[in-house]
Amino acid sequence: MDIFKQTETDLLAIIAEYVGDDLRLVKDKIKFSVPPAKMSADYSTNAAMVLAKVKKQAPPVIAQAIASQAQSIQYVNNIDIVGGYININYTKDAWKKFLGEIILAGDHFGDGQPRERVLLEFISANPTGPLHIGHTRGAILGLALDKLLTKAGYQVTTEYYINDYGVQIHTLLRSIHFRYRQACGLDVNTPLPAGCYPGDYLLPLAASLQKKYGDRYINCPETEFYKRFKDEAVDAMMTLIRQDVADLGLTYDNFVSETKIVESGAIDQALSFLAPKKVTISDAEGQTQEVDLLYQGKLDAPLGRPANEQEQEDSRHDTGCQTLFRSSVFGDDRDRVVKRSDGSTTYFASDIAYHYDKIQRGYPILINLFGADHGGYVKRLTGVVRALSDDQTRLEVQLMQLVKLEKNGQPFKMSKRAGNFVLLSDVVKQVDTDELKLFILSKSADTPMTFDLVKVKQKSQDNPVYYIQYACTRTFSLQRKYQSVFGADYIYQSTDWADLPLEHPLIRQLASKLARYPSLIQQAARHRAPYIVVTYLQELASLFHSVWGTQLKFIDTNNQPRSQAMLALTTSVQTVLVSALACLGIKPKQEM
RNA sequence: GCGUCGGUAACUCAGUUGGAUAGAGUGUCUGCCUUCUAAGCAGGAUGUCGCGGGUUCGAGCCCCGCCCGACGCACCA
Repeated sequence: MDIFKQTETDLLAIIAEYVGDDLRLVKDKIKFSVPPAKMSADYSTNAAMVLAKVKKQAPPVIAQAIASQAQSIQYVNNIDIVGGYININYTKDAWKKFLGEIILAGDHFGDGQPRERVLLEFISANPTGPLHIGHTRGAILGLALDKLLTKAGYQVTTEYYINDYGVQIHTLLRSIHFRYRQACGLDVNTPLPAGCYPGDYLLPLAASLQKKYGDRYINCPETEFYKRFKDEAVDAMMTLIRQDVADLGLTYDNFVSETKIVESGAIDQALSFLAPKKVTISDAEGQTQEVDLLYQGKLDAPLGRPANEQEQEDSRHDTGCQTLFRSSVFGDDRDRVVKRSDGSTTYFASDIAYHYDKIQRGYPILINLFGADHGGYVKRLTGVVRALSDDQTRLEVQLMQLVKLEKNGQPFKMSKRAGNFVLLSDVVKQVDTDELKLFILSKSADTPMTFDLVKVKQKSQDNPVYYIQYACTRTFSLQRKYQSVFGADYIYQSTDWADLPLEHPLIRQLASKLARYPSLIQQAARHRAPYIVVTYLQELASLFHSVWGTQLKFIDTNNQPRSQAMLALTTSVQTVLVSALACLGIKPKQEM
């Protein structure tokens, strides 16, 4: 049961009877909320203010009329009218019944009704090496979104798109070949060739190739080496990546290979689906015309900067028979190439095929988590998903601001050449992953973050993790204490609530905060925003710590009924703390 | 030049439903450990919500213009 939801339903029924048909004019503006603590009311609505216009009466008059009806609702104790607000107080029995239901529901308290299937794609880093620190935010946010949306009722599938097709894989194989030759004793003092990937992570793979094949492939031509070892190389890199995400407590439902998409002919299928489609555009004079969504043409020079030499060169050779997607009708700066004039397909074409595949797998909602540096890609991709699904599938791209790195307050730039590359696994080794998660999740994805490589290892006060986990450990320690005082484990019984001091404002606020949880989960899920859960956790922890600091003792050796009531409250707080932490992919601590 | 995201206390950020006196943490000042773990609690101080207009009974939130910052702007991935 959701006590607030129940109130909304009951009050809306009373209001509907009172206003009649005019209600639909203003129904969206009627809001319900928990009033500020100083108002000492449990729940409140602005309905009277909103209805003032349609009823042509002063808000207090309307409020009075609604209140007199609502007074008879069984769980309502009293109603105050303050300004235009209608403020409701519940009976103590209603609160006790509700708090008991939290404990009975346990892990399922706050679960949403079943909702749509969602395909959540995140990280999808090139399989050319282990994840680095720049991927941390995406990994942690993706994990939390999975948990949060699942809690809210969505059926979530997580997916990693393996970009195993393109020049970066050639570079990878070239790098491996070089390392393999070194493993065979060649080029040992030769510096790494330009463009090759540095880092030690290729050495084990090179060594194992040497062990398996000796020096058989030392002079193997690049293309042949590529064909022979590409799959093995990508598998090895994906093993590293899987390990990295596993260290954060994350496993994916699916891994989808770009190569497989391309080789299956899916690009041509998707393009032939788009080929007959027309869109309406209007020219400068406001004349509209129907044009093809895909067309043959030639893309103009880059916008906003002069073309470089390579681009001028490419442009001269271009015969003007590129295949273009008219992404400009979807708000993109310009149309985008899907097939070059030599017939080869672009990365965007692979992505079209990949998203066509997602649509055909029957997901009405696709969520992609991108770094802010991919912001320019959003419009063409959302546009093509609309076209591919005839507007039936919604692609949401959640952009994350990049994490700025610092070392002791000084900006820190990662550079492949300088070798100061910070791997995700290095960070995970040095900090508690739950601390890292809560730190990352405590801010909106839209907020740029600074990550200090030195300070993160120190126990920092601005990390909310200690505050929240401390509240959690206190709930567990109370249960242990109860056991040591009364000689038996605390086991909840519905009669335990009898002596709960609900007249105390802090206890009332705590109950109210717990009651807010189900709608909070929906709100956070709707906004795809785990940080909303973190904010809530801090508020809940704060209230619990406040109660701890009052004269109200949780455990009173001389008063077992009172202790049972306080332990019941503690258990309901613990239920919600544990549940909310689980929505973030974080485990509760039982002891600090 | 265009696009996306930001600008709220000294600092880091909430304020995602337009609603009650704009909040929290950090830092700072004052109290609280013989008592359920003080990684905590209680109290004080701290604001031109970037600037200017508009809509509204009511704007930090919505609309328009401007300023500042981050990121991105061929067919790379």
